[in-house]
Amino acid sequence: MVTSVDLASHLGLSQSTVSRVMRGDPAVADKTTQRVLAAARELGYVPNSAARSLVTKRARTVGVVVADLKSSFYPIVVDTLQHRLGEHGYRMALIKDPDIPDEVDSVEVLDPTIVDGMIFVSARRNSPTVRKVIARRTPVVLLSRDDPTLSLEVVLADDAGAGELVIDHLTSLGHRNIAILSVPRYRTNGAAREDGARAALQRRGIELPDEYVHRAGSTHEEGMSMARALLSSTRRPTAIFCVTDELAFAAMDACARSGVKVPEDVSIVGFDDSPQAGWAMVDLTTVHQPIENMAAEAVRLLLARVDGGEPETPGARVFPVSLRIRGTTGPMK
Amino acid sequence: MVTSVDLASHLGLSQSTVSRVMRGDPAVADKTTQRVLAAARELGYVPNSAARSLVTKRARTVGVVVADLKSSFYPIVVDTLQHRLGEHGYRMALIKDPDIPDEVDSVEVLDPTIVDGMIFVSARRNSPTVRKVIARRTPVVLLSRDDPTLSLEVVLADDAGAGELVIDHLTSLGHRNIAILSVPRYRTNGAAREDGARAALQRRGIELPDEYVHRAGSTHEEGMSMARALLSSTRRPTAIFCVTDELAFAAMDACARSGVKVPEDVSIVGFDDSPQAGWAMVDLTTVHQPIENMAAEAVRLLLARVDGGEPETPGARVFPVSLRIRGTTGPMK
DNA sequence: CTGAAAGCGCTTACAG
DNA sequence: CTGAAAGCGCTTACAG
Repeated sequence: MVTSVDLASHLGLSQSTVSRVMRGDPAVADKTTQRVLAAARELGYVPNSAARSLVTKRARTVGVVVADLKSSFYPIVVDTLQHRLGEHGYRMALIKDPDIPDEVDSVEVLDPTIVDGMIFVSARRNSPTVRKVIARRTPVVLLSRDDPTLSLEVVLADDAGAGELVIDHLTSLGHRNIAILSVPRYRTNGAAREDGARAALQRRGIELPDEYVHRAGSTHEEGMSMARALLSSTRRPTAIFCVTDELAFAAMDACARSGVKVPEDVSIVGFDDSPQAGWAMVDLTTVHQPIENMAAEAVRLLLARVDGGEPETPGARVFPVSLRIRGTTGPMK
Repeated sequence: MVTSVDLASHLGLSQSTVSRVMRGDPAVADKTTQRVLAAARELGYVPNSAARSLVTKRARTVGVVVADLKSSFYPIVVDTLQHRLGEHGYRMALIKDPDIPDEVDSVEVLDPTIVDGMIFVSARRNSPTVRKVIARRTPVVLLSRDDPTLSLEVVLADDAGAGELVIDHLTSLGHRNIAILSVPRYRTNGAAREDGARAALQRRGIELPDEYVHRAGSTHEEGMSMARALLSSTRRPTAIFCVTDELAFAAMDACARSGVKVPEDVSIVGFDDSPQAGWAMVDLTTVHQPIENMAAEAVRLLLARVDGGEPETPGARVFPVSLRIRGTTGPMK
């Protein structure tokens, strides 16, 4: 490994000068800068980032915490985050939600010397991990999840408003028996979508019986079994609002396997407008959220704190959503 | 930030002893260990990993390079890699393929002080980045991609064998006009699948006209436009082998949008057996590769080199594939 | 079983 | 515009 000392003695310069050049200090003479850069390239010198971090107390790395990369929502988020972070010269450490049981202990991962800040894309309400990170004074931004118990910058879609959009669409098609496939209440984004729909139903005087609300993890398997329960119930709903596309795909899968026609027998609405929703063989009516913009905003907020210090106003940045009407919703029969 | 010196003086011990405890040195007296651990927890002491890395020359981080997180293949790979690395106490830095134009310069990312080793899930033949990393003596393993010009450990599916499986299935259904939707030749896994199918056709004396082979990036849009070209050609194929599920989904989408029935008018086969392939509304016949096992093997090989030193035998570990016959293939009419 | 001390490779005042 | 020097917070021989 070539060090700045090696390079300096090779050039008959001081180590400080090499260091200045590598940081782009404009005080260094042009000629010197050129010589150092040329030699660095020739000898393959790259500043040791551990040494640099040790003194600057900056890791140039942001930790991104996700719950389940395999669902259709996260890849596009992670992709956008990594892009935006890269633009600002930050690396991305990808971390699985440590609140999920059976994950390896990730205390080390939260170490402020490894990460300058963290974006939680999966924070659950009252997450002990988020609390721990904040206690260490590591800047934190929540993306697509809220935690009203904490004073944080938060980037959200208008989850409650989405409920109104969906119910408006379904009721205008004549549906009254509308079920909701949701996620556990500690996932605040799902909870907000559910509550938004619930309020919209209430406003219209439409009843939402308990048996019409199912909650489980948003894996495909769990989604299918919730949907099957709904389809085989004595009072089968004519429409299902799924709070994630992942659940909607599972519901469609369950319908197809039990010979239930979509949208003739049952209408299905998702949330995310993930790429698969747009495939002609899926053609899912779903709520679009501007996820790239949301991810970019999360990065902006976080880096402002990492570089600047003080948080901007804590609280939620809410992004507008819109309904993409496709083939899985139709008039009630 | 609490340091080991703070903790030591707080306890009336030497800094070395604190350090030993934090590394789990068994030489330390049990009572001392307990005291230090208790105080660390109480004061929130975590060893500074930059300082640690500086002296150990280990980052406890592995770089994972992917091309496109948004395709159906990578999320499951990244998820598995992250899991396995976590089990061994390694963090994962996720990096977009730096050979892709318009990516930010990622020289820093390849810095051996940041990363103990790298897994390339997207290495193209003759990648300058891979060469650069190897030149820095950073351990490298390729996953799902080969580069015969380099002497490396490589984890592969039996891509060529898959071609035989697919062609055997399609010809046994009576197909003779079989087209291939593929990726650029520098993506060696796609090239191997294509060549495997080509060889299998040749063995059966079936012609593969040039107009039946299309290559482009594997985005949904490019896949759709390749498929449309095929569907509107004067001699429309009765079956299409797509070298990734991503392309197969695009082909199905294109068929649905142009009123071409699958499998009645055209049969479609993919490669990856991604989760979406199993959905009833997709139901794609595809080649299954044991991607979790492959990813685990890549981690094993890499960490053996990071910890141990010498590479095991360079060369390919080839994992067997199998055909999942579903609804997108049927008899030729 | 524990301590004193060197050193990892940088950044950053402080001088000149 | 450049250099000498302190110091970041650890690990790791070396002693005892």
